Amino acid sequence: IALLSLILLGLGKTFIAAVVMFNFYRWYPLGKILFLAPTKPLVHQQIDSCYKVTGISEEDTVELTGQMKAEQRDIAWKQKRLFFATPQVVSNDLARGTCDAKSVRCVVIDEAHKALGQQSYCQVIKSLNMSSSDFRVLALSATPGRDMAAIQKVLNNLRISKLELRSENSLDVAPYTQDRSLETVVVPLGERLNQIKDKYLSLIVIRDQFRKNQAKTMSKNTVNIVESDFAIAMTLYHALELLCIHGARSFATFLDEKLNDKQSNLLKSRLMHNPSFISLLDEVKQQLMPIDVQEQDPDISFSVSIDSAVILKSVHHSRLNFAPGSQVALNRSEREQYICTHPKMEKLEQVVLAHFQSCKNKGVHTRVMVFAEYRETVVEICHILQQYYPVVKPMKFIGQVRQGKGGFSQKQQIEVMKKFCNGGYNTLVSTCVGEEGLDIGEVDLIVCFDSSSSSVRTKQRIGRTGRVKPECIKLHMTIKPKETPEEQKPKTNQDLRLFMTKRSSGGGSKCCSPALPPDGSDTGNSVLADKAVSMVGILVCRNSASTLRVRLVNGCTRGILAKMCQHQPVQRPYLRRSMETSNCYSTPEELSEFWEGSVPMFGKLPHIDMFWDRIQIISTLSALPEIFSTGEPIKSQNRPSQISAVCMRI
DNA sequence: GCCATAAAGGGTTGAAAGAA
DNA sequence: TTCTTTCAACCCTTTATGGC
Repeated sequence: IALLSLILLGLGKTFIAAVVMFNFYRWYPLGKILFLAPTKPLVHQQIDSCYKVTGISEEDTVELTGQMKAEQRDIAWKQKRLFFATPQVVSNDLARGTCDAKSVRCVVIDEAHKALGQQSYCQVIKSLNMSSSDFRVLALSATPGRDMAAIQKVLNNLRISKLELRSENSLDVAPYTQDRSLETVVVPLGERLNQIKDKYLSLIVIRDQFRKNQAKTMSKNTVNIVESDFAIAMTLYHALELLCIHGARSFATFLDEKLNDKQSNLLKSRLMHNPSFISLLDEVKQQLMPIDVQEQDPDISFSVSIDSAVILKSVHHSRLNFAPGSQVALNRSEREQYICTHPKMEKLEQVVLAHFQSCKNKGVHTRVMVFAEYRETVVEICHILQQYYPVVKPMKFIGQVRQGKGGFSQKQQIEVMKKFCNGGYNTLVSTCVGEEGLDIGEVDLIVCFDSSSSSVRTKQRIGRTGRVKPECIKLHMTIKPKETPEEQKPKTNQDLRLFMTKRSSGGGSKCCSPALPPDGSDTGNSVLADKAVSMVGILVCRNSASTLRVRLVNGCTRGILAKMCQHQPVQRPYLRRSMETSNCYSTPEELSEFWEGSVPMFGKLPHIDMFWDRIQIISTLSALPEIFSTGEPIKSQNRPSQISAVCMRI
């Protein structure tokens, strides 16, 4: 019914999608084929690829995004056959009834790992399933999820029945992959940042000690004040992290914003009355070169001020003909104009310049991508690298508007991407917006300026290179040894690989989604029931969050069981939040049905014995795959957004 | 084109629940 | 009683849609 294809980045997901769509286009002359991608640039990109690969008539294809008016889309749904669209649009049009679900024969889903929660991908598949089962799904992703639970959710949401996995080690793929090397550069924090860090940390430590010694003797009012201090401490800790990982500029800007935030009155009043804090912040801010996040206009190759240009010019002369082995860092007076707020910046300069120098010596054209988490870091890196124009032609690549702060519209993003591909820029400095999907051509050096904690993000970043040329390099910059995601979570990665291999090795007979009936089963529950026999004893319980929970009887929740059997009223309601904001929670009607008409009072649990003979398992929907796929007890309580009560009779 | 809104992802913490 | 796990509330990022 549905296939999830997990393919190494750069191995031709686009090509596969185009060929599959072309086949369905030929096989079903009256059928409709959908290609869904999470962003408009990706949708646009796929159309171009499809034309190039298959030569499908442009008359039959259309690009559908929210930019096209609903009336125009209605006409397109009637006249066209191939639809390249964002999932939100398709979801909306299915709901409005203008998209005829029964005529859809194939749905190709790009970046399928996004099919989580209430995302539009899930809504589209759900809507199509309700109207018709006569369509096929091809889901494509190089990074299906951060862990097994996330992957399983994607499989469930897209109703995947078969999985194809190809990695760089797969026999049929290995001959066509390029060598990739990942190098980790460890950059110590440095004296200056360590000083700031130590001073700053001492403020938090002093506060902590104060609480520890005096909290027990405090009045209620005073305790409240202390509690709010904890909230402040969280903010302060976040700032500390910014200082260590992203540098002094992110640190200072974050705190500056907090101090000017109308909602952070408490924080403001506390910090503003702390002379040590104010003097430290002033000290840091004085050391920073003012940069304007808004200044760069993608329509202008380089919008540097005249003053800057003069400095740049002098720098260029010393840089343009640098000899092998020459010092690449700026001298002291030059650096004062471009003070680096983190030692990694200096290392970045060296790495990028050395790369361009090496390529210049070889006489080859090269391009570089630098990834950073925050926009400010991106802007700062651009400023640092702009000194070396035209050897380095940097451009920032960021997402759309944020509250009160400018960004690049998607039109501007496409513009920047084109210029990068055409050679207008040779270095792209990007936030996570540049991580997914976009075909940026040949890039020989990837620098991950900060350590992304998400393995999906890291893979996407690394996947931006090594598509065409061999011997490409990826650099992972970190302040601590062993901080690469590969080193951090080796077991997790192995588990994921095993999990996916198990799923894919079952061929077509293996049912990945529990929503689909297993082969040879009349009800779809028998296979699950076999496994469930050894698990009788699962019971419903609750915790502080007052949501339905599942636990094994053995070794846990004895107290809860005792309470339920004694009809003890439970202090908190089932549903923590009201229904108006989310459909993730069980509605009163669903609960009523769940308890077969015995409407549970808020604050009470029904007697478990009333149902024990009929109900063996009461689970959250997302927990079931974990039970039945691994046989392991449920390790964790599920998040409330995933709560969906399911009753299985066996 | 701008802005508000809602959705998704990632992370952290302390508090509270539960296990040992 | 102590330790571990989970969760709400914050932090941050991104996107698309729809109204003006």
